[in-house]
Amino acid sequence: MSEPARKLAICLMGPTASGKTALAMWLRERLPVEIISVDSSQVYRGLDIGTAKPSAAEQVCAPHRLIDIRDPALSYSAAEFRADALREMAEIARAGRIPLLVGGTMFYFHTLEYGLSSMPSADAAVRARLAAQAAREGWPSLHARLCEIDSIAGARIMPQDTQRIQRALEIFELSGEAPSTLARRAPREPAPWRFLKLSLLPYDRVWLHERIATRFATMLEQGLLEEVEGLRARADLHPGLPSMRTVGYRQVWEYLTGTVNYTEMVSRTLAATRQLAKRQLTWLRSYPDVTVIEVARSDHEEKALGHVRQAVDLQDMRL
RNA sequence: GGCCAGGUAGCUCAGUUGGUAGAGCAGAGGACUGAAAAUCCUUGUGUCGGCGGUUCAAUUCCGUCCCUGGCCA
Repeated sequence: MSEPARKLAICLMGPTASGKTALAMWLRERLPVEIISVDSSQVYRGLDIGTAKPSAAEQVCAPHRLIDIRDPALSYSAAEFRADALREMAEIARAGRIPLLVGGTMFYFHTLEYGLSSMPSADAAVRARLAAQAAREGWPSLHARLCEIDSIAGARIMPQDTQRIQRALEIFELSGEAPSTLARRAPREPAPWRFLKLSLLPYDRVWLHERIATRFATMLEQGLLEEVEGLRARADLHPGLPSMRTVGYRQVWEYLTGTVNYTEMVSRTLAATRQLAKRQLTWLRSYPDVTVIEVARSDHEEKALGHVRQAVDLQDMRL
């Protein structure tokens, strides 16, 4: 039995402020591609300026799928992203075009390509119960419990990593089984696509840091404070939500509350953005089979175009 | 000009009853299975403001000079 030829999808990955959106739109003018956003913050409606979301005008000439699909009072997840992205990719392919996945949420790229083990999804009630328990007994007690029910996960998850302890115990409560057992029994299922992975890599960290700073200054000029003010006016939004923990929004929220002054808010946001870029670069350095494209070089668009054309030609020959 | 308080890691500061010093933040590296722009791990040599003096030994004590902030003229 011969394996059917898998369809081609292009991934355009890179740290924040590396110029992914601009390059994606440039490529779209030259190739039969449709853009899918891979961004855990741009999914939220009303988070526009601070997430560097493509403008309304840009979205008219280059529509981005999976943007503005969720209210900021709710949360989104990697699993939902995978299902949504696979659905959009199939639709694009059916129309005879190629999906161009663009973004900086590396966990989403990874989940899309390699899959997730089948496990219970997040449950707000269980999480609330675990959080209350942690407030009473302290996280070390919950970590100890995790070690009892799952020694493998307990050894791998640090006692301070409260988020992962909570998730692991949540899986146990909902399934009655140890997370590591479930993961072994239900291995990840890779997506049935052929991915051309392009990684936009700034040639110099200092250059990226400067771009981050100027971009944030622009965001402030464009009215980021007013945008967050508007979100804060909503009674159902609070700083604990995933949407409000987004870089920039979290720090501006603190500034508007009066916790920190303006200068402090700016420097904290810039630091948080630099740290985000660093984590994205850590993912990219170890990500399998990526083609690196150095940015801040005049020919980086042409280089990307060349790689995509080559992959598309290969695809056409197979068909 | 006088008095007072400071000058210690990129920043904010702690400390050494004299034996050349350590936190937070920043930075760097790493991890990552339904919150991921999240969460977590590892990582600290710097003329201890300059120059003299006392001492076996000074960043620490003394003198002096420079700089910063405050108060008084």
